[in-house]
Amino acid sequence: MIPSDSIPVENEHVAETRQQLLVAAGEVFAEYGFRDATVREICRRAGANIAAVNYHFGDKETLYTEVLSYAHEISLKKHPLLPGVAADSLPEVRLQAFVHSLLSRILDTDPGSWHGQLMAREMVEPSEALDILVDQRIRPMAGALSQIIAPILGLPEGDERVRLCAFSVVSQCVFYKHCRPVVCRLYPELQLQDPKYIAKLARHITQFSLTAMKQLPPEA
Amino acid sequence: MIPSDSIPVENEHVAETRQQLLVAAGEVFAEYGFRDATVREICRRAGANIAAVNYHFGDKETLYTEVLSYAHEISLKKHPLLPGVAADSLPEVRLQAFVHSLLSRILDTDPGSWHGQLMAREMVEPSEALDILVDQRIRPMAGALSQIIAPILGLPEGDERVRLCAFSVVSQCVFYKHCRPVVCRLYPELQLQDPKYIAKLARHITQFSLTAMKQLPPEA
Amino acid sequence: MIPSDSIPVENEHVAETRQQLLVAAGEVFAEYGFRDATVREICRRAGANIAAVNYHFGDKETLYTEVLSYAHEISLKKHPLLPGVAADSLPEVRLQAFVHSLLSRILDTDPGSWHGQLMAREMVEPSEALDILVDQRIRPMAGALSQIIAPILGLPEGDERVRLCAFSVVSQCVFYKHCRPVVCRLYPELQLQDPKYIAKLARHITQFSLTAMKQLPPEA
Amino acid sequence: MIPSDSIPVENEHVAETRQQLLVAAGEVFAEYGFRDATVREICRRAGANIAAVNYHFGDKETLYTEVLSYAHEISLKKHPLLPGVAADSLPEVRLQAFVHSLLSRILDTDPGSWHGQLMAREMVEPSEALDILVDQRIRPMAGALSQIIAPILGLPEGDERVRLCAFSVVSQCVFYKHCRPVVCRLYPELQLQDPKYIAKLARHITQFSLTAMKQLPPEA
DNA sequence: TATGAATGAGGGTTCATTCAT
DNA sequence: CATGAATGAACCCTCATTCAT
Repeated sequence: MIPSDSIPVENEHVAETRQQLLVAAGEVFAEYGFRDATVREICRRAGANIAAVNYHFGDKETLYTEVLSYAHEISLKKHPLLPGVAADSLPEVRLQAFVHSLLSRILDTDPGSWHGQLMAREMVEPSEALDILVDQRIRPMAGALSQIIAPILGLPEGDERVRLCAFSVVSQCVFYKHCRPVVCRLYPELQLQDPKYIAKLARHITQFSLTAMKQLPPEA
Repeated sequence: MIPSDSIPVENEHVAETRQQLLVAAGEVFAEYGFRDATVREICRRAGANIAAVNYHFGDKETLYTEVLSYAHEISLKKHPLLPGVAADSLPEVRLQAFVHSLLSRILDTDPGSWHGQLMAREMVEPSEALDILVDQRIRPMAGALSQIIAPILGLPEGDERVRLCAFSVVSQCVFYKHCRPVVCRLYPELQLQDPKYIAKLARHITQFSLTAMKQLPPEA
Repeated sequence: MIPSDSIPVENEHVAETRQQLLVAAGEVFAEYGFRDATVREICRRAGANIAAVNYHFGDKETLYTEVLSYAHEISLKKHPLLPGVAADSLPEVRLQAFVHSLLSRILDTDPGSWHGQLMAREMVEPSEALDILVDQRIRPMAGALSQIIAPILGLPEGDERVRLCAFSVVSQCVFYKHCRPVVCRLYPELQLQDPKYIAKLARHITQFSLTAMKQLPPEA
Repeated sequence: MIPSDSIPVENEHVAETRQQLLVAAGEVFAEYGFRDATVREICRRAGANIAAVNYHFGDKETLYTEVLSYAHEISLKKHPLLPGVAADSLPEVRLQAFVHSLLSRILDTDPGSWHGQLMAREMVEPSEALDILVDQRIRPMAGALSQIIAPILGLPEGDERVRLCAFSVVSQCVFYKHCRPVVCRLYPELQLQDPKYIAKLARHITQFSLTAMKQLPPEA
């Protein structure tokens, strides 16, 4: 226990408890939603005292906001926007990468990957945290997709048809997350969390969309 | 107090209170979600006693189940599956009608139209009621869509590619409901509840999908 | 259980629980103060459930406000302002009655007489309820005292010297309430709750004040 | 780290922190009362650590006891018992000085003068500290007042009538502190913290009491 | 039949205090 | 000597549910 080391160790220890609370809160919020999630359960899973949330985050709502941001961060670290694709690749290649990455990110059900579920809950009951999230995280993604699609359509990025087609692409991906309960009940044999099936979906969505966009008539 | 008279009169009265509770519960569940919705508020809006829910439905959960079924019923009455379209019309025409009807149904924000919001909540936190709903209401819809799409692709209804394309079509519609909070924040100028804009979306989705499907290569 | 009777009986029953809560709350608030008093203890003493306060009064603060008003009411019923004194009596007689009544009211320590203690607490930490109390209950008392004092001084009721003398009279009474802890420690032999001693104090205060006021020089 | 040096330095530092805690605690206890005052807020205002109170005083209650004693000390330093009055002055002059000093001490609202407010709180909820305070500080004051009043009445200091008159004098002073909330609501135009108005009150109380005492009949 | 007063479990939060560093 | 992260009891309040009427 050398004093010169003890300071970072202490910081680390503090950060550790915070981290455990964030992870536990991510799990519980994803599983039960903001209201149904209880501070007691979060602290229990984090191995912390009932007062730990209020001590480290002030209140339940602030904890939720930080969890949401944290979840986005680690999900983007795990599934980068355009993994292994050169910036000067063909639009078709980049679209395929974008779609596959989005699908992977959104359908990831590994422990610690509650980003998709948290976002799905935000869609139904947006919190104040969503405003920041859209501006800081989602708007850049939308921009990146527009940069891929615009050259395919031969239109400027800001054109309305670019936006409509971008939505058409994204919608086919998020569908498997947001409507999973219906999809699984209609076709129980589908393995939505299987990487191979995710790759298959990515190919279909990319091909479907590319075909549509390459033949799109000049008038929307 | 002759029993033979009192029963129908009472039944009518009971039916009326039940109906008011269903409507009020639809509003409140759509607005706040199952957990945040309070029995007190539902009874207050229905002009009924605090114990009315337990009296008429047993408990809050049973009331919710019945509300969900009731909401589907009135939403299909208001927006039929294929409105004003002959059974022997061209697939393209029927697809356009299907898409427009689905969009209208899902984006309807009129008072009394909580079906879309309730379904969105079910996607994030499925209740037991969803099993029945999928079997009785959604599976027939999926069948109807397959019947439209199969001839376009020149494939049998049960083919996997028919299912993938059906999902591609439906996903583009429900996207504007399930991701509305993000869409509205990205592009605040959009008027998602405007019937004219809904028609425009329907045209884009139909055209986008038809183009894709007509050129789809034989191998998925 | 005749129906025509049952309604008032029910009202009576409701009123009874409310009444018991008011009484219990009076005790506990007087004993511990607003903050230290717990809703649990109040409900326990009232023989009611922990949720009874919220059901009948909304919250702890509203209960407190009603307790304060209720305490004033019953204390004035028990110790009227000028008991057994004709309206046309001599000012000296009326002053003696006023002083004795005020002392009795303020020093009453019988069970159910928490008015004095509650008011003492309000003096140190005024709540919103005090504004109403001063306007509705205390201002009339101040007026009544001015009507007694003004003719003694030979001055109009609104004169500043009337107000100063009224305060001099009242202050000598409330002193034995507000400084009781010091008085009792200085002279443990005093029996401040003994009606005989209260009568002795009333005589001293009246005589002291009358002597002073009858000789008061024209300039304050 | 030579012990012989470090101790005085540390003691000084300790004394400083203690002092800051006492001052901060005086403020907070006066403002919020013992229970509502939080250790956190006291430490915050003192610029000290959250654990400082427990470290320097053991617990919150001990801190309070020391604050009370400290407050009395500085208040007597600021407003001496009989300021600028010769020991052989006339009783009338000494009474005037005593009354004015008591009023000033009790109505002082300068920052750092929480003695009056703390004492007012003690009257409503006496702590163990009051016993000591009465014996060590208040009893001497009461004796001093008796020494002034006894010769006016021509009675021995221990006579009951001396005590009653002493209470009559003191009561008129503390009234403006203990009933300030009522006085201010009844007559919002009064400036109770104005030194000129305090002087006016002192004159009235002195004159009122002297007149009464000089004419007091032999029998109480 | 229908009521509404009453219930009690459980929610988030606050707080003085402790203890390893 | 002094710290501040962590504790756990206790607070007020909300809620779906019950039961005597």
